[in-house]
Amino acid sequence: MARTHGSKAEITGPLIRDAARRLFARHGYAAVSMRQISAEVGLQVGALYAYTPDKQTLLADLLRGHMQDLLAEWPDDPGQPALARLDGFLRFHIATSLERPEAVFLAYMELRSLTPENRREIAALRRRYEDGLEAILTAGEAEGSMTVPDRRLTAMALIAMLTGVTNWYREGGRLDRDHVTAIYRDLVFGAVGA
Amino acid sequence: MARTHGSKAEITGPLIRDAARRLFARHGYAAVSMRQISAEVGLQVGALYAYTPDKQTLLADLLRGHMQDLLAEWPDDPGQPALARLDGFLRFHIATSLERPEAVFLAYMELRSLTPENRREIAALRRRYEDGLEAILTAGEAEGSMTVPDRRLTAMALIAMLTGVTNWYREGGRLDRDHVTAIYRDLVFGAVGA
DNA sequence: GTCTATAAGGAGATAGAC
DNA sequence: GTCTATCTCCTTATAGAC
Repeated sequence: MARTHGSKAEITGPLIRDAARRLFARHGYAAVSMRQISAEVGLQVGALYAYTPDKQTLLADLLRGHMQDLLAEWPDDPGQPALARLDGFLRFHIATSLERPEAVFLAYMELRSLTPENRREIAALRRRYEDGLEAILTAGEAEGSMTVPDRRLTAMALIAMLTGVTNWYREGGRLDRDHVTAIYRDLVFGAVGA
Repeated sequence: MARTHGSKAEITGPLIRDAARRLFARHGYAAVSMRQISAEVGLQVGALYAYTPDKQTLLADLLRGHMQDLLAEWPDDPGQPALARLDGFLRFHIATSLERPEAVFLAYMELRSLTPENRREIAALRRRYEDGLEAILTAGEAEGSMTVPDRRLTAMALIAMLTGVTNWYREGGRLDRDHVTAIYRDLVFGAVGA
């Protein structure tokens, strides 16, 4: 018989992660107390420790999950022309940055709040993401469809530029997502000499 | 008679601000205690309060000072061609980002740790800086030397791209400052269709 | 200007009842 | 799985001696 309701743990766990993600992104990891997180979910603080062994693990799980999602969802196809792959990358990066702004912001800003061991792990995942873009730039230079002065620096620069959308984009503002994406496409394509 | 030595306050004050800037940038405002700052300078914690009324004011003073320095030092000349002004901007922005990486990083990341009143004040200074770049893009379009899809978005995108240099640049690394600046110039000029 | 001492409160995490 | 209560430690900020 199919279950129609999950256990409380299946509901409460995600609620705790959602609250932690939102609060960490808004105020910073160090500024948020376990009591604030529990209050947001409607629990007493002790109950949180049935879901995470400690606050540090909660942060590391959020960042790991986000980076793994990014790597799993990125629809890159090395068989395509490099410009099409670059277009796919920037559409994907902007879409995730607008759909999950807190997770994107956290993954780029709270590496410093991780223990050295956790930081190494998450930084390696982020490095894979950066390497993916660098591979596209390498392919573009090989085909002659792009002119890239320095592939590593350019990859970092493009990611910084696109991720910056989380700093100013507001839902319902002057530009909708499609416009924003089209403008960033012009900027990115111009930067790589396409 | 000219004084050859400043009072202790004239030395200790800047030392406290230096330590606070470094620690806030590395660990985040909320994660740094007044005790850590005082220990870094070789004082007991109580002595800090002779120099700042509280921790919040210390952060606001750092950000205000940095933004005022930026606005005062930026050597823009509206009489020059827009591309020369854009080149001046990016050289200035990269130079300050590499010379004072902690201040630049703080000013972009710790706005959220300010009280609403302080945040409004610092955000207004930052806005003036962004407006300065936007004015250059406007001039470039008017002269026909640039093609900019959306001036406001482009200004934000370029600043995010250039500021990102603080995330990966390491003194003594693969690229020196002049190389880094030259590469970013290619990217920026390409992005605005120059 | 700097110290020591302290006030008053919040932090992360745990124990044990239910 | 959640609660209440508690332990231990650290926090910002102040008071008053020197």
